[in-house]
Amino acid sequence: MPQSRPGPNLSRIATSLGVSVATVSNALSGKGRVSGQLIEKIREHAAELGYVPSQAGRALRTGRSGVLGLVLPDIANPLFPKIAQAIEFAASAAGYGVLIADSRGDAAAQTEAINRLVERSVDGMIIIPRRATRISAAACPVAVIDTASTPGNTVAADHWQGGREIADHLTGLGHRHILIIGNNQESNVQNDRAGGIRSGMRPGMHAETLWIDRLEQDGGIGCPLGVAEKARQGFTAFAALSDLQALRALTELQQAGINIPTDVSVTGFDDLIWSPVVTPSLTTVRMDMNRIAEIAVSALTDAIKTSVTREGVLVTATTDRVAMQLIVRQSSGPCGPGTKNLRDGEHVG
Amino acid sequence: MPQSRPGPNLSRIATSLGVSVATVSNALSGKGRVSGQLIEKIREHAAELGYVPSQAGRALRTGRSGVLGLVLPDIANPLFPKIAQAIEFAASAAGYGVLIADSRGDAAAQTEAINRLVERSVDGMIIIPRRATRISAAACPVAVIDTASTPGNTVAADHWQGGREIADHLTGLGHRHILIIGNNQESNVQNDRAGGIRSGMRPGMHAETLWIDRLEQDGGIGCPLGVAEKARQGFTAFAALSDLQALRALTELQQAGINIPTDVSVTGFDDLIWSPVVTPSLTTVRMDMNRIAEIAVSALTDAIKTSVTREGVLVTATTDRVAMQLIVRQSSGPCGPGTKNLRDGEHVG
DNA sequence: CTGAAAGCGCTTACAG
DNA sequence: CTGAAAGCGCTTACAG
Repeated sequence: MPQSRPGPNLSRIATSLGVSVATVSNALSGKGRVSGQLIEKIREHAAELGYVPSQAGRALRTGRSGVLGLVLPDIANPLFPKIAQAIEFAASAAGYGVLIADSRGDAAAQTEAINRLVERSVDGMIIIPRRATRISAAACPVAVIDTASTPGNTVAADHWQGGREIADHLTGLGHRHILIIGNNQESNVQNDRAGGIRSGMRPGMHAETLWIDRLEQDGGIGCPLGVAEKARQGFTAFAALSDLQALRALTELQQAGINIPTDVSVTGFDDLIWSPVVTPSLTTVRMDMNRIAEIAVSALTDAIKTSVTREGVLVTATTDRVAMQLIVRQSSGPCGPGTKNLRDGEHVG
Repeated sequence: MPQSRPGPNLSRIATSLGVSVATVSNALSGKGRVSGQLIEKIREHAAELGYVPSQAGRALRTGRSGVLGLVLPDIANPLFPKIAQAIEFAASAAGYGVLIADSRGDAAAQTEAINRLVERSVDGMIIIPRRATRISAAACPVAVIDTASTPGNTVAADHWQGGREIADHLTGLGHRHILIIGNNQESNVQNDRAGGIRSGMRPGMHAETLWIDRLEQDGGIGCPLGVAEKARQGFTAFAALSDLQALRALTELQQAGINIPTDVSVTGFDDLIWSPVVTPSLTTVRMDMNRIAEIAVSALTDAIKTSVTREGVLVTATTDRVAMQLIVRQSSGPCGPGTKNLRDGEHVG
């Protein structure tokens, strides 16, 4: 015998009220034509009984689970909390639940994570891909959050423009020698950000990029970045492509006795949780995650409503770019003498 | 007419093979008594067709959704990525999906988040409560992850013992004046950690606790902690109750020109993502999130299997305490002269 | 070893 | 305006 649920169901409400289940269903959903009085009575009774509709029954009947999948390359990503929170909020507001799947890095695991979600018959998926992974259309609509440069992308912060904000800010402060610090040379996001910074530079300025992933191949994970040495070479601004790298640079400079922002400036990206509370607090660029999540979710729900067939649709008609916002804090200031003359006369550029 | 799914179902496999759906079901699940040959044939054909079982159908029939809910007080918590990752992994291994719900702080929102999960008929819930929120038994088994001091707790890291590890480490290095830094005086976790630190102190030692939440009531969010001043008063060790506070103290000390670990030591808790890569890298205490998640999930799945009625069961028989592990990095070292004599002769204690 | 049948809870054409 | 009925896909006692 099938397992019945603990709570009341439509049938119980119906018999207890002497009406049919169809009428109860119609009254609760407000779809069918039921008299106002009866609607009132049924809803009241349902509330009294603490009726909770069965998603399973509804899902089986309608072919929709009311659940969205969220696939992340690596939940341990420090930006993840904000992403998950924003998406859960947007999905929840749209009446959807959010099922998470961590693809733990490699592409095979990502495919497996997607399959797990398909098995749980999610109505749609939001994927934040690792690097330039191509998403093969799954058995449901898919929204991709990465960068405008990623093929098949749905919505993203305008990382390029974010980079320009940083460049404008630093050039405005008089900096001419900028060290860009990234940690993943394959990342579309980081490349867009770096490109934005470079595009905002004026003639006579000089920028160099330090890729930590390459550095660590030789020096090992967590090896020094050598930013103090770079400061002595004449770099006065350190523009990290994420707050995590900014923090790394900032503490390394401080440990070397270099003052921020008096001697050099440091900036980051993402406004991660610690950024406002470190000393000096970090100048950074924030993306409006709530807006991004909202766009991704509504793109998905639109596609779900439209696609009767529930085929794999990559929701990619318009790649929305959401503006990033510069947040100036204490870690960036006017370009002073730098630390070049602390040691020697050589100059970059 | 009910909406049919895109993919093949049991019935299609059955007719295409000229057998009954019951036999197909039995063959795939391995439950019924089906001949070896037929099992082989059916499974092969199912794989060929790319058959994916419908969770909705199964859920409706069995009364189980195969989904666990994860309720967090605040997804923005920096520890959340590790928690979510560990739970997703453990749940996934046990054949369950994970539905997230952010309760965004207040108690009402937490109740609402729990209700959302109940509506989606999760089979069980893992709740990480905010402060000492009491969890009222929901419509399904519940596992609570907080501290052993929390009533109804299921599993937790042994925060008290973690505090002792820190105390032993610091006293072993010769520190006698310890400033404990927390950010939430109501938190069971932080109080256990602080209690552990104090319990590990030897006679003649002195500890004081700085609660940032109280400090910020007057000074505003992100106000200075005044740790440099504390260092001048004679404190040589700063034991933060979370790596976030440790980072805050560390950068503030560095900015004031105090060297770590030469002048003073700094320690944290949780081994958050930045801890290994800041300079100096942070001595901290790590909890085995994978083990905690595993215990929580298996407690839940056991309860689910047992409780035929799916009533609200608080899974609390045994409060497991998972040991925390000290990770010594560069931010802690032998107690030197401190910075007391940098300025004046007054002494704490 | 295999199959016919019931039923989980819901929604939606359709008949009255 | 209201109800009877079908059927989404599955599993599980039961009969053969």
